[in-house]
Amino acid sequence: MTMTRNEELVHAFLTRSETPLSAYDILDGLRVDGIRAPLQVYRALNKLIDKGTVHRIESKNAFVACSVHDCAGHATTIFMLCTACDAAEEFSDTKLATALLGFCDGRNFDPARTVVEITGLCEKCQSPNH
Amino acid sequence: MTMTRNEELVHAFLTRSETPLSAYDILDGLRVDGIRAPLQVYRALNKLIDKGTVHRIESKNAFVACSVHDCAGHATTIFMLCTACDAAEEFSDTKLATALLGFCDGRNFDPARTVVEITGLCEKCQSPNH
DNA sequence: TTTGATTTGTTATAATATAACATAAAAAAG
DNA sequence: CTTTTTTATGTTATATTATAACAAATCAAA
Repeated sequence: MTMTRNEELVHAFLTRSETPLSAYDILDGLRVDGIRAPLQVYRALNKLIDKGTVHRIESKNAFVACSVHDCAGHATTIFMLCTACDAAEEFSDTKLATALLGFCDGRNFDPARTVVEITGLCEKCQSPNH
Repeated sequence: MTMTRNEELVHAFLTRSETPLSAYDILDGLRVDGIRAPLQVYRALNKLIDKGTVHRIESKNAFVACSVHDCAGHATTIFMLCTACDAAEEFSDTKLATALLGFCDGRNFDPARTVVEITGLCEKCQSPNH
């Protein structure tokens, strides 16, 4: 999928980041590359989200580059968000996706988008040392 | 659970509403009752969320009164959000909660809070008439 | 009945996101 | 080609969502 210059910049910046970033984090980081206004960032983000190469973390108003191959094909993306190290790990679980679909089916709900965000402590941050 | 005056006002206003409301919707609706500043609303909302009688819809930055009895006891609340009528229906599904727990367990993630928000079309709004 | 904690009110400001409009670049049609 | 249309960009202004900081009032309990 072809990207415009601003999309490239935003996507690359997110890919470099260890943690989800706010739109304004991205703006600040890309000023050196000539990005000057929030809209430049938000426009790129929205395009990238449409393409499925960036995800929005709803419970943080933040954004991450997609780390799952061919993520757009899967209906449901799951995030585990660590409150200690701020890491966001992305998963694409077929079983869970199926369970969610069945849940909707049983209630005659026609799902378009499903957000699953689990906040807690990642494996690393559970151990007291380090 | 005892509520302060502002908490009562905010909770009652949310309970009356058919749809999720933003903090500023609530503020506007309660000016007649003497609520004047965003903080009065946000403070009440945060307390009510802690008590489990109000939920935040993360994908909408909006709030709803809890409609599930003894919701605080259940780990996971699921929302179905209709894009047509804006309704938010709340569910508490043990199977899905267990599946999510298992998912965390398998990945050594210690979950504190889980957000499940399914956006789409509710039963009513799928039929072309009405 | 005063100490300490919680709640409230208020002003100001921070953080997140979009509207509206002008311009430019790219792609498609003729 | 070159005109037309679409898509992308830049810019200013503004809307929306949320919290900081501080003063005053109320409530609980010691």
